[in-house]
Amino acid sequence: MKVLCVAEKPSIAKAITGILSSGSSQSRNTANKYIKNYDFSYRFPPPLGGPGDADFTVTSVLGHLTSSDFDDDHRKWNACDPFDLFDAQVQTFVSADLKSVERNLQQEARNANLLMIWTDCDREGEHIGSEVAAVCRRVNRNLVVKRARFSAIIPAQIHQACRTANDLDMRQANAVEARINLDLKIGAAFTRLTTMGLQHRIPGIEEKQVISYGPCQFPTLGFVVDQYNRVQSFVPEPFWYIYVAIERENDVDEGGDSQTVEFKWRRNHLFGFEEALVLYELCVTEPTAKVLKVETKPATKWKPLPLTTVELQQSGSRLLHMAPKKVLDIAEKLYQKGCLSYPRTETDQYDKDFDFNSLIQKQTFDNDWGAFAKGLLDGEFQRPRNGKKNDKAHPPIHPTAHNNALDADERRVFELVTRRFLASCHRNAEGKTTSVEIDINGEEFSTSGLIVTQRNYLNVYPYDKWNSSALPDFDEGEEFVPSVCELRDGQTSKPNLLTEADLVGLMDKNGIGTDATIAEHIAKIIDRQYVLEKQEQKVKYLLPSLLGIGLVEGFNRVGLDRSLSKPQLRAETEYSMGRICEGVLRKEEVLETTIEQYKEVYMTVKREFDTVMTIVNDYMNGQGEVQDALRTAVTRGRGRARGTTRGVGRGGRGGRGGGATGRTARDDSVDDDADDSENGGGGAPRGGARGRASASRGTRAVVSTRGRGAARRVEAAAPRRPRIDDSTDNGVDMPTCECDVPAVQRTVMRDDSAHKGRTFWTCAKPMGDSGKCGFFAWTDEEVNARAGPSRGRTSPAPPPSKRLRTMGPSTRDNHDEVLRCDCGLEAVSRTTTKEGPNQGRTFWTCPNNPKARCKYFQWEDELEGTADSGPGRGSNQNRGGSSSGAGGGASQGQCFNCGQEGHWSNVCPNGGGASSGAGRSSKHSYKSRTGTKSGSRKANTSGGGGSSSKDACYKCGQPGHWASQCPGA
DNA sequence: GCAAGGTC
Repeated sequence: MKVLCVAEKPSIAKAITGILSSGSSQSRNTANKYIKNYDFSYRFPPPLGGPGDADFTVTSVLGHLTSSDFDDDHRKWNACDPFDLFDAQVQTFVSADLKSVERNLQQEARNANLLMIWTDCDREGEHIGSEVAAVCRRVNRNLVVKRARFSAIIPAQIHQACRTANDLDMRQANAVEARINLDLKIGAAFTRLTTMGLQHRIPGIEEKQVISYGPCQFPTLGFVVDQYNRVQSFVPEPFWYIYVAIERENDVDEGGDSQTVEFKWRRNHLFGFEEALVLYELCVTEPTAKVLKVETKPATKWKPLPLTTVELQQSGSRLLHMAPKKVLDIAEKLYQKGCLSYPRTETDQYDKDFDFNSLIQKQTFDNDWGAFAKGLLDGEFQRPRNGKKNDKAHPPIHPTAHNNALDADERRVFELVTRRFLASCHRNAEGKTTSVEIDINGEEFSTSGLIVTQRNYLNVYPYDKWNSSALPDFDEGEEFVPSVCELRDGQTSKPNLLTEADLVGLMDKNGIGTDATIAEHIAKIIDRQYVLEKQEQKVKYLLPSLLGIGLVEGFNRVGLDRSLSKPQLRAETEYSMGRICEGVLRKEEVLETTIEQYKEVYMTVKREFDTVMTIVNDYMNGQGEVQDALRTAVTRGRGRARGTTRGVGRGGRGGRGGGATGRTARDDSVDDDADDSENGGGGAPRGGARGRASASRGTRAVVSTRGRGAARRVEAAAPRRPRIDDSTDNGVDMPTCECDVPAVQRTVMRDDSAHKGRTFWTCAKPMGDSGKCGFFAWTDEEVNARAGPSRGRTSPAPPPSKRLRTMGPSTRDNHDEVLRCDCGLEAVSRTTTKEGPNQGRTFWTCPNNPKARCKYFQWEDELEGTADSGPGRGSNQNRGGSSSGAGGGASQGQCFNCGQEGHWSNVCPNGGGASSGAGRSSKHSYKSRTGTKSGSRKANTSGGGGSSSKDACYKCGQPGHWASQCPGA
């Protein structure tokens, strides 16, 4: 019996040979310099094999064997209208450089009885297997084809895969065929349209510069632009909070050193200065703190989850400072050397009968983690946690061998994977937290300390930090006077631009690209000059170029904001591929439906191309605030906090509605001298600091309470240095607030205020006006414009923009262990006070004031633990529609027609309606496609005014025929 | 001169 085994790549052919032949095989060269054929005998039992040894030949291909391209009538750029590409024939052929591979396969297959496919066990591998089978069957019609399924190049698995080989999954292969066809048609049609439409017409676009469109690269660009807009539109919000601290002797330290214990205000912070001041006054009026509660509870830091490809790329990028692509390339090499399991996996749970012991055993020889591995074998082992994903093809990434002959980078990646594997096989770290709650005249504060009792997995996993910070003793009922009680101010801080690791996570979450190609798409949009890399210290941020932002904005402007630069369309394609794999849809159905959707999008772009071009040109060559901000960001960093936002959203030259809108909310009667407001700079002084670090600048009012009876000392009463306006009103010096508007006088009305009846100056804008500044000064105290450090005037604050739902991390950040809300801000914890089942329960929410607050919400007790596996992943329950049902990696969960969750556009119950552009595809429901083409379409009478009927030809606009048969073409 | 997905 002669068996021909074909692997996806030469290295796997060699590795499989090594295992099956036990090291004794003969190799033959082939016409392809990379490929060798290996011959050996193998004891191959029934049912697949026979009684004696079989003659095995193992060879390989080099990835996909065939290529696809248009026929001669459509291949050249000028051969046809790009629209015709949608209906063009796509030819599949073996390219010239792979002819030698094809010949070798056919030569070996001629005399074989059985062809065994050993390609990687994923969808693409299944397709490559089908290519190999087709080529071999052409020369040997009787050839039996079997598929060996394996996840790691280790003897047990390889022998098992060989003996239990089954059939190729042609559904998976068909799904890939559909993907290849769609990517080619859509990519080529839009790339030709935009390139030929913009070249030679826009200064700044080079002669041969390709303006490509790809269903993966454009949504990737969209993420970068979205985040840039979010950063630009961020408006810092000033807030105030009461800071309480006490110097106390640390009992743990026998030397009697004292430590400063800082208490956090239960209210966290307030956005209204007056309210904060009133509460602060209460505290300093009666500064004795009473200890309400001292509670010690067990605390757990969760060990890491089993490792997926995306996690590997992200943690490699964050912990090893390597580009995601490099991390994956190295993991691939390690896989080929037999050191790691297959590095492309979505699975973060191990099979029940996974053999941990022998794998851990292999690591016991290592100098750094060998002892830890030994400990696991000696009884410390605990099964890894289960994540929520399982691609059913591969286990999580884990070490399969130990190898001392690795270069430096290989060793670092191997170490990360191995330490993570060993850590996941140990126990969670355990500790005790002690929380102390105090009350100062009705205001509550708290602090907490931690003692780590068992480091457990942390002993092998230095990437996680969890250190003790013990508290001195406090007793319930005890009273003391805080050493410091201050009213401090801060402001919400700007989110960051995306890092490569962030972008990898977003793409993964939205089903853009595969584990293996995500990093390449990022490189592609940089190569196309849509995105620039901006290095800041150790971190590399991604910044859209004027071209990139212009393209996205151009497409958005013509009504395609829900399609071309957004992930929905791709997610639907991915979803459809999954349906093919499940056998629910046929390849032809998916092709037809998807092509129809993209044809509509194409026609919209073409019809509105002048608009797209104008916008791209405006961005690239205009002289507005938006352009300045981007150019500044390129040269200097991440732009300024000033309100250029709205201009970005509207895209235009300054003065065309862009930059001017930031101040439209201002009082018309106010003299506008804001354009010179460079003195002091908007939100400048926060730098990169986040959260509380940035919140603790500038003490406004300080009351020293050291010791009982200490005199109250108010150093500065006003939250901001008011500016005395030269123009006086009725002879009274009238301060000007932060908005450069004469302040108004108000009176404290609250009954519980120590200041009831006292008057103060404040911003003239009504309460609740989002542009209202935080200016405050008592009228009976001197307003001293020179006292204290000048903060200058800030530029008029534009109204806080609508806080877009962030696609970024909204869970506990692996790095600094903070929760971030949908605005990208550090979330704050609050406790439910409302009576009911949740009373007393703590939750995390957006720190912004109620008007600007996003919808982020997370119960504290539903967090998975303090060591979740990274942003955007894990346990957060607050995101709808991203977990179940979508399948196939498409996790966006929103219909691109109506934007609602829970269904896809092909079954959208909301029809096309008035939604523009791409939002009309829902009528091409799969279910309705049982009849003829025309029978499956319905007339649309409710669509956009003036546009052609849905029954009309795309090309000439006439009803009665389809574009593919258009007589006017 | 287009895409995305394999691999070299």
